[in-house]
Amino acid sequence: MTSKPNTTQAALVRRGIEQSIFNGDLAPGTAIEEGRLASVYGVSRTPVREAIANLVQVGLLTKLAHRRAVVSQLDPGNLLELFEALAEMEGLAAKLATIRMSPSEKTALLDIHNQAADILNTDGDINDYAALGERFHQSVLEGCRNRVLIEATAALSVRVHPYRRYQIAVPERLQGNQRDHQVIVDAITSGDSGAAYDAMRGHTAEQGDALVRFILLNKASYKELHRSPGVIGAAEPRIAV
Amino acid sequence: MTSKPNTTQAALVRRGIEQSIFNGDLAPGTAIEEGRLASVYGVSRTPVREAIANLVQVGLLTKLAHRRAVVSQLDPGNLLELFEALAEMEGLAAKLATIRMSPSEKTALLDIHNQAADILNTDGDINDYAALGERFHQSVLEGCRNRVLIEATAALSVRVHPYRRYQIAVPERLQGNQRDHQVIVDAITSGDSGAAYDAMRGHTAEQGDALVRFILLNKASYKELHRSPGVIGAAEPRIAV
DNA sequence: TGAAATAAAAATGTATACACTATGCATGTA
DNA sequence: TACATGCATAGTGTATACATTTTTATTTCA
Repeated sequence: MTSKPNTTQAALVRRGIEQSIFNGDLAPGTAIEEGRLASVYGVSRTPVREAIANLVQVGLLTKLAHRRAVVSQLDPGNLLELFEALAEMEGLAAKLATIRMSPSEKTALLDIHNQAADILNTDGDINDYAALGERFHQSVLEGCRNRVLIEATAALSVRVHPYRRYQIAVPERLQGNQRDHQVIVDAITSGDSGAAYDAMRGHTAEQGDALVRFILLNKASYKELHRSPGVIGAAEPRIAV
Repeated sequence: MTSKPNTTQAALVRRGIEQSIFNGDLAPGTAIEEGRLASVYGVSRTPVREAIANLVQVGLLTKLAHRRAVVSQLDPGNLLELFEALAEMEGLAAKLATIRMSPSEKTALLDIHNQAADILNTDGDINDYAALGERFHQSVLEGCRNRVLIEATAALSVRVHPYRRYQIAVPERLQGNQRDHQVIVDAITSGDSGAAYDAMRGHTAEQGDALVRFILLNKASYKELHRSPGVIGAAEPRIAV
């Protein structure tokens, strides 16, 4: 049962688990059991174990010896640390990108930004807007031309993904987001690397603050949220289905 | 055959390989073979594979599907990128540490620095000096009080370890190193976070430049170096013993 | 002679079987 | 009733066997 050549079952399983975590099927705090996943993916435990080991290293899973792996659960403190580091690194990337991006790359970035603005002005699909937001950040990041930095930053970014769905998409937040991006684009295109750093750093840090604020405020109804279908999260580890 | 409780064979093997890479027994470019390592460590291939998978994620090993793992070999370009990222992150850590370290932590840092100075002034053991240098950087890093940043930075730091042995320990370099540390300590103790950032960033970046310069200059005698016992490196992948 | 094709060998990827550890429950005791 | 102890069960860690792929060596043909 080999789909793509030069690919391994372990890699497929890994991507599968990753996806399940991102889309909420595997909520933070959920314990995953090798044998179960093995039968789900129709493979033996071996590739599953390898996939799990990978995701543990990435930080998406947490595991102790002889105990089941658990989808990493970040408390507000951890989240703040994560966003602090992420904000700094994205800020740094923006600073470098301002100097290193080619003119055509900068216009491409501007194009993404304008497309996002259109969606916002015409009340388009929120998901499309979110996707463009991802591309925006990714473009700036890659603009720094430092693969080590790119990968290190992406590694951190992945760890906040399971919590993105907690972010509320109210119009005012979207408008604020768009304004932030505007400042960033302006700084990058005008070649002001210091301003690009400040803007990007502040932007990501603010995103983190908002997320943590939201989680803290809704702490009361936290457990309720988890019960609702399609919404992730679990206070106590429970077995994955 | 269990040595320490709550520990796994895979973890032991992993540390063993790591150590072999650091001390030069496994040079960059060396291909490692699972079966061989298994017999060396007296275990089966399974824990060896797990250890390898870990080290691949860390970046110490490089591996393609169905092909043997190879000790990561960084060309000068990669090394420069690595040091650029590392310099920025250590600089950031120094900036934060300036604000967040407790007075006692700062005096502890100063103490490490002074011990190093003593060794230098009394022509003490170079290895002791190097160890103190490690502790110096580690102390500053931990001073930032952000575990995410600490771990991300340490992860990068680990990847340059296999190349540290290329660094020449001439008196002038050591003196320069000590002067850099002096500036960093001064900035941190005086509470000038900006200066701490600049000093630490410049220091690490300079270390990287020196290393790359050395490698480029000795490129001619590169292959010769590899043959000498105790010195690492291999132009073409060769099987590990 | 050299290069492409092919067959043999070796190494990795996966499955399965077994061993060890941890957790929960039941039983017995103070 | 509360607590400790032992047993049963579930799940991870490791070993081994098999399948697939890569690599190496060999052979053949231009």
